[in-house]
Amino acid sequence: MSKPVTLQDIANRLGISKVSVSKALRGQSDIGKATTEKVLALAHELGYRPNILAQKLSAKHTRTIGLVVPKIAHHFLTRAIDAIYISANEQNYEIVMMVSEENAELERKHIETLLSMRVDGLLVSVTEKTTDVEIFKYVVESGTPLVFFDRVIEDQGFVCIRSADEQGASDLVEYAINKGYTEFGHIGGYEQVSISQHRFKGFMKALDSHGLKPAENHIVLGGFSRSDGFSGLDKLLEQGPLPQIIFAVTYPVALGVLLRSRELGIKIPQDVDLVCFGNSEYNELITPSITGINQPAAEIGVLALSKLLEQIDNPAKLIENNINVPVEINVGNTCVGPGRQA
Amino acid sequence: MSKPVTLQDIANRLGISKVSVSKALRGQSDIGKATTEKVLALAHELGYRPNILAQKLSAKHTRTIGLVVPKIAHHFLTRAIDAIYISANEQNYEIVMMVSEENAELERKHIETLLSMRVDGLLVSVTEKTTDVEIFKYVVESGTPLVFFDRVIEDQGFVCIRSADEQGASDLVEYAINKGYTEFGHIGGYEQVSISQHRFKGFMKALDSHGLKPAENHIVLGGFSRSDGFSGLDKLLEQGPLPQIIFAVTYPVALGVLLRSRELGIKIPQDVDLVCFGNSEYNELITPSITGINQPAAEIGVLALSKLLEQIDNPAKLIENNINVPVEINVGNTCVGPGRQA
DNA sequence: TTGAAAGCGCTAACAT
DNA sequence: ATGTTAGCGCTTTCAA
Repeated sequence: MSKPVTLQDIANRLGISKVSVSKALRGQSDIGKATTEKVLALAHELGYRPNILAQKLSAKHTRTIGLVVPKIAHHFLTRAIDAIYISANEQNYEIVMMVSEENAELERKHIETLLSMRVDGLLVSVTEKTTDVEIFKYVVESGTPLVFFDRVIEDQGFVCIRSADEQGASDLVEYAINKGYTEFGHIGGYEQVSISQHRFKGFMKALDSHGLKPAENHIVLGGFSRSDGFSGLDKLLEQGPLPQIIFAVTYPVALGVLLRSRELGIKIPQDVDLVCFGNSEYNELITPSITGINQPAAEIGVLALSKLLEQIDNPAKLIENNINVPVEINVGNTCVGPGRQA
Repeated sequence: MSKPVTLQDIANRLGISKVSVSKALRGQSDIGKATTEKVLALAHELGYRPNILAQKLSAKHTRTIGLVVPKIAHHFLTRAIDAIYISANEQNYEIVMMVSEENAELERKHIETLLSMRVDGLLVSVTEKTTDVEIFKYVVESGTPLVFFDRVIEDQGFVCIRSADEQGASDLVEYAINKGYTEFGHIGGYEQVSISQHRFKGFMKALDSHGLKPAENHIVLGGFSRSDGFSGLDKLLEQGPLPQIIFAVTYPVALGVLLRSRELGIKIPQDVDLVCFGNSEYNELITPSITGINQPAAEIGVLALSKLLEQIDNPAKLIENNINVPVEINVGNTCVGPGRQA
């Protein structure tokens, strides 16, 4: 309604200069006590509220971090975002989040907007489709600190924080091998996404170290969502008898497998067993609960932020490029051994 | 690293004024074609990026909406937020979200910060503990449009968008009555929160219209989370024999009941049955899946935003104060009738 | 202790 | 078609 009160308004009323008002409001020492008090009182009375845009414009930094994520309604991201917000708040940083909707073009646009907002740094989890690295190179070259988390861009010199996908997958498969399984299948994600690659690598590594090898027709690819698990199981069935146990690239994919198996009357864990990378807060309520991997979402989010702030505070300092946060197995009621009884 | 390029930089290089550059960049008609092209080319070459802070400072509005939510990792909010972001993006509005962490003091602080950022409007879902309405009154008085969604503040003249809690609860209980249940229990949420009140009211209304009445020892209160369902069931058990069916105020509360009942060897739906307000994407995977209410989170979020934008575009126009978005029953494997077989 | 001047980067209004 | 002036609201610098 009415225009916001400005420093000048207060200054006029008090018959002093706006500079003095500014100083008083910020509690600077080079201003009289009496003046300070008058200013404070009037500012309160008038409901003065500093214009943050103006403050930021005249400051060198904005104490704002840009956050770009592919979506929000996603078990991992949701928790990571929550933790990032809380941690940023504690450190007096503002977060401006933008959602790329798994759209690389929009992602690029958002990043440009955030640069235009003069954010002090950028936290990014890329879309499933991001292949063009140019904008990110540009960000770094132009001097804006950048940290990727979860969905990262590897081997290009960026700072990347993520779960230890390879180790986790390997541990999980190792766990299954120790339960006695020998015939493994895999429903993988998008081939070009690093997550898919690492999890597959861990899968193969564990098998290899035990002299095992998956049959070719037991490896299928897809995406990361429930429907991909659904169709993944169908593909496996088309290609012949099922393996003893399926390693799904994500938790939603495992759920898809579970749902489809129910429809088809295939029993888990009796007819085929299942493990996956990931978990959910509902897992213990699901029958059978799925044996999988807990990803420390909050930890990864907070770590990414802290690495970013480190870079902001000390641009010269070199930061370790790749941090893989260890994950752990969450034992459920799948992967119970080939002598099947749940 | 290097300072960002400004209009003045481009102007200097071209030997023209920065105003001309500004005009050219924005494609205004009162500028020469040749000049425009030169400017565009150089801007591109230098990687010019407008300073949004400066743009907003000199503009009357910021095309920014402040969004305040109690948390992000929450089934309903997560989906609402996602939808709000997408819709805002389509309409060329920026969202600045802040998380109050269910802390009324922090909520207040965030709102003040957003006002300081000169957001064009505010979208708020309040904390469980918000009782002081003063800041919101102030927001409205100072002329910033404000819309509450989901967790709203009622009967104080604010614009509120939410699920039709009373209708939904009533429909659900009606549904249960038609299945043959007569002894109802309720595990409610925080008494002072409007959601709790409405759902309880709907519960009572449906019973009343059938001449039914819950026993006093079948009504217990708590909060909105899984642990509250857990302790809610314990309280009911302490107070005597269970009712035939429990109406839980939220989905997480129902899950708590489910988990606790498993621990205690109480069978659902055989020993006691269960319905709740809410649902989750995992419900069909849970055994038994819970009969509950689907809340149109995305719809509510988008509607709240659109009502806010309406107010922004036309401050004079009066907006309907309370919108209760209809909800519908999601049939699961609880509430199967007192002749129990799942 | 105070304030005038200049500047942050941009846009609107008004000449020329 | 182009430029000058002024102003958005604040902070920094420097002089008084």
